[in-house]
Amino acid sequence: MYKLIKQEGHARRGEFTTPHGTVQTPVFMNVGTQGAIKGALSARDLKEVGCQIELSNTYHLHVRPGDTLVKELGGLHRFMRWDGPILTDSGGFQIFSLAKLRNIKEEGVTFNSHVDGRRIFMGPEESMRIQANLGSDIAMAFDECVKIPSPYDYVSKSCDRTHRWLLRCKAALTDYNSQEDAVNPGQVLFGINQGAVFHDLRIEHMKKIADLDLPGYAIGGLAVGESHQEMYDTIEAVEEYMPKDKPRYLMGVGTPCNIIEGVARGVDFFDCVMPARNGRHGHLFTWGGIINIKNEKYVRDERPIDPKCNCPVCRTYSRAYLRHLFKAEEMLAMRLSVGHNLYFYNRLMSRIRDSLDQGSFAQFRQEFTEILDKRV
RNA sequence: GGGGGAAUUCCCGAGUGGCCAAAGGGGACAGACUGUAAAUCUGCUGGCAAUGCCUUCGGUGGUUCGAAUCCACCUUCCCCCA
Repeated sequence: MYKLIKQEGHARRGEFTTPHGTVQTPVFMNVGTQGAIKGALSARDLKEVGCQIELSNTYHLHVRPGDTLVKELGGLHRFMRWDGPILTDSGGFQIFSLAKLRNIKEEGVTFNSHVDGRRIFMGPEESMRIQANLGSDIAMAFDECVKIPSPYDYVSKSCDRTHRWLLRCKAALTDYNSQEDAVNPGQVLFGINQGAVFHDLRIEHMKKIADLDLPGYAIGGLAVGESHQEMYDTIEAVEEYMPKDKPRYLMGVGTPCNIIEGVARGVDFFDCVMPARNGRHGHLFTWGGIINIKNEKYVRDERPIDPKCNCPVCRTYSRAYLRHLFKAEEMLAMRLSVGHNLYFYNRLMSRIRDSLDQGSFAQFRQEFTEILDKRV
């Protein structure tokens, strides 16, 4: 399913084939947690911003509207009218982000729903059943995303448990998808490496999950409080032990520079809330750095968000108009901003791929690393 | 014409003798955000040579050690009765 096309240093140019199409990698997955990009973007808009693959969330769709309803309505692709590839996160991140509302045991995790407070149990089998019901193309293993810093002993025990969960995930997903009414029988499972910033735990865990010969592997639990250098060092440490013939996914990362640095260290898949969330908050990515469109200095700026950007928003609207929309709290402000930011991220990835095709990734990295994350 | 009420820092609005440069909103300005409990959260909003000083609560003049707060007059606005 993964085909490595070309390499430059550790950076990889490849493609990954799913039941809903082939993804050119390195790729950024656009995050639509509840089956929609926050900021009022639809699946149709995703096509326009150049999205190749969309990410949705197991926990959120289970809580509302319910995965069985989605299955009844033909699966998530049909439900949200997105016919491209979908990856679903497992709910593992919610163990981290909803820490105050949950209780972890060997069997799984009990959450108090953030929607109505009711108790929800989710373990590997539940996560796989939900993801099978959603019918995503890539299901993520149910893991514990541990916070950083955490004590070595806790991380070690958590990795062991996450591994036991992975074995259960593999068995359960195979089981669900071999049933006659499976929504997407071609759905595959990606394993997730954990271990915080302890390299020995990362490596030990990676070796164990690599043995399972899964269709893909993720590095989870990064960008949760550690420094960029610690994150890069951790990726470098574990990358050596990741199967070369499988895609690598750095979960939840990151800034444009994080992504370039991730690609340089052999990562193929990324996803991040940042372009959408920051876009909603008026922070816009450009090829010259990040601007806060709400700043007073843009009040009569007739230029587009980014003169070097060719997105529909930049081709049409001025900074002054965008700023006005934000100040007036018009929903269009978010829609246009998120649209631009996602276009920027997808374009960043296509430029990275082009540079890899041409053997000029090192040059690209040198030119843009640092600049893109800088506030201007 | 008679009676009653009100004027507060950019706006609304609290404050009726010292703990008041003055609550709380709003607006303005700025910052944060990394597998989304986030159209959210945080900071800041009289001036300055700044652990202190100066100017400010419609205007003027008083009372008092001390006034946004009490008194007198003036100005403007609102309500009721004719």
